[in-house]
Amino acid sequence: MEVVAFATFVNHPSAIAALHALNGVKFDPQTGSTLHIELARSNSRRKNKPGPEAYVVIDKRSKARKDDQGSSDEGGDSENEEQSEPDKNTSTKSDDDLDPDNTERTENTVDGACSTLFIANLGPKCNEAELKPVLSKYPGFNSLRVRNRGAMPVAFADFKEVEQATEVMNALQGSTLPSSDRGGMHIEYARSKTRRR
DNA sequence: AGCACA
Repeated sequence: MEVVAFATFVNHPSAIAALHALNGVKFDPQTGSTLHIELARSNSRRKNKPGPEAYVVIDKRSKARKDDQGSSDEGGDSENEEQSEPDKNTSTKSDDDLDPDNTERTENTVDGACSTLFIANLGPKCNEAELKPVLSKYPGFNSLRVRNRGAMPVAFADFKEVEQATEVMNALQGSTLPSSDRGGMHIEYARSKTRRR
């Protein structure tokens, strides 16, 4: 089954950067599925975004490419289209809108993304020796630190670029290790004090 | 849900 997603970024350059970074990435090692990314047509002309935050809409309908362009409704699929427009406050300025011309804020403004990953839901006996070979296979790998204080271990994996961290997160999200006993590992971007204005 | 080292 295929899934189609629409991702909106703060500005156009950010979307281009994400496109180049993630296009063709093998996100499911099991099946070898790769990401196919292109610019959405309806957005290519937009110059201004309603909100400062990025958002993603996932359309769970399968991408049935069997010449059914005429049929407007797929039977049995109780999916409604909730496309775009998270907020209709085009005229209402949010109080934290302190940077109107933020066209150069292309950096890591996308939802707290950073080059360090926080890895949780590891097995009790998981350690650096087990994790490092897995993570170091991926490009841009910098360092790994496993913290085992008390309950379950958590790990921090740092990569050179945010895009590389993102690829690893997508590739390994939910995957299990030999030591896993509580299901697949849970990976997020690491929190840092210097994020979120 | 669980976020450390510099």
